[in-house]
Amino acid sequence: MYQYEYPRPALTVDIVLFAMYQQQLQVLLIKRADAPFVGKWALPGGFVDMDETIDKAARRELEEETGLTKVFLEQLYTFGAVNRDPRDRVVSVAHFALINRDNHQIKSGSDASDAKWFDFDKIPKKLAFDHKQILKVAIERMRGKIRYQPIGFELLPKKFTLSQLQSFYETVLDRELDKRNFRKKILRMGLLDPLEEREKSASGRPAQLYKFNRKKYNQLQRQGFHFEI
Amino acid sequence: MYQYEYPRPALTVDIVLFAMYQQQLQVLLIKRADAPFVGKWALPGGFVDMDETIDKAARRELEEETGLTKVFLEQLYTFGAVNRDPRDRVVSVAHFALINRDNHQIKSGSDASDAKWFDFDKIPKKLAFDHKQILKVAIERMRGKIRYQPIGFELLPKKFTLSQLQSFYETVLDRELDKRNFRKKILRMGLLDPLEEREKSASGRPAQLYKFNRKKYNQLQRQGFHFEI
DNA sequence: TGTTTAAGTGTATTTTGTACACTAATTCAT
DNA sequence: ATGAATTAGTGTACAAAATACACTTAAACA
Repeated sequence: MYQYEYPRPALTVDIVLFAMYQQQLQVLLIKRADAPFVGKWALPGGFVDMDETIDKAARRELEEETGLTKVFLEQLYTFGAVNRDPRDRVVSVAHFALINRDNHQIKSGSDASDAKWFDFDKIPKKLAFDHKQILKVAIERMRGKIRYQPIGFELLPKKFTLSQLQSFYETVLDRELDKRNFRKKILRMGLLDPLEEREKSASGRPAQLYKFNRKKYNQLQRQGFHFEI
Repeated sequence: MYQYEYPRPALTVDIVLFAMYQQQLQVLLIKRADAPFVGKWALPGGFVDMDETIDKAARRELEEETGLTKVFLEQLYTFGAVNRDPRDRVVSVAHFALINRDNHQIKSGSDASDAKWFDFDKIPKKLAFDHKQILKVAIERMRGKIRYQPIGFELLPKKFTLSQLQSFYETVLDRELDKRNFRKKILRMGLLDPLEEREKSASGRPAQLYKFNRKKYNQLQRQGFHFEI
């Protein structure tokens, strides 16, 4: 038992883990094994330990529940509504994470009875806690961020085609982009290196593969360059 | 005394309160009356109560320490380094607040032995806790936000001149802008209503006063308009 | 070999960004 | 009353970027 002079909220982290799969933006949810909200879908997350930073807690929980390490992860927002957890006052630092499903395989962990990818537009109407609201903030952040930060490359395979990249922007922004103008704009920045390889496609002309040149991006950024789509 | 099965960090809020005064970006700091860091300058802030949201806590603390209400306030980042408070594990949700000093008068409150405005570039080298780091994140957010959100109007008087507005952008972005191009761009948006009045100036030609048309901004924003400087 | 599929390419027009220097309205000192 | 000092206010030419738009190319497969 731990005693304090004043009452304290419990502190947790939650993670909105996005992936791009088959032209769909997806989110990983976990079926709750315990009360409250048993059987409901929820974001991966858990309690912050006393000897770890918040970032560490988020990474640890993500690893425990999915096996994933080394993902792109940043703070989203801290949710502190008084009754967001029916048992107790719980404040949660929500996070925003990105992976590509081709490089990372999910292993269902011990805490979770089940982990499953949902297409963003097919997420169950009711989620545990205020997780629906957290998802809303996450997608807003995503839409805002995508325009001026090169986060798409976290979600795509290392080697990708311009069509895949365009499709990512179209999916997240939820509108169509002109193919020629998109290519002109993205290639003009000089951040994509064409590879020797071409895609082995099921049908149609094989596409040129590119990779994102992060070194060059970091360098340009130091010189005041602003990525923008 | 309050007992919990697992240990919990204490939860606080801190507020970076910005103002624009005499062409200078300023921040309000409070001289600490109690340990730890007695006598050091610190951000206003304090503990989150069990029956209030985080936003409420930030507003309450700001009011207690400065008398200010109805300020522009939003979450900045949650700081959770393990040893950021030497006494105990304390996690702090930092906030970002904007006022204009002409409309709001500071009253030094009970918690604080002293509250003082500092020019942003003349802040003491050492502040209490990790508040220097919080300020660094705050100014970065400010520089990022200013470009695509009309936050300058929170810091300027309700009636302002285009020179004042330009000066604000120049101060925060720390570079000079072309007067004619700046005016063209900002007026083209149609968000500034010219007033009948002119400024009574100490010297030089009196300037046209404008006010920000928030109603129109909200309306345009719903139609997908993006403010950008 | 021709049908299907997706990749890849250029140009003209409009819009926006940028660089740049003088005139206008007021105060203040003499 | 006059001119010196101070700040506000204005337009245009050129460059760069955004936008709209349709056909050709390379492969797979029947």
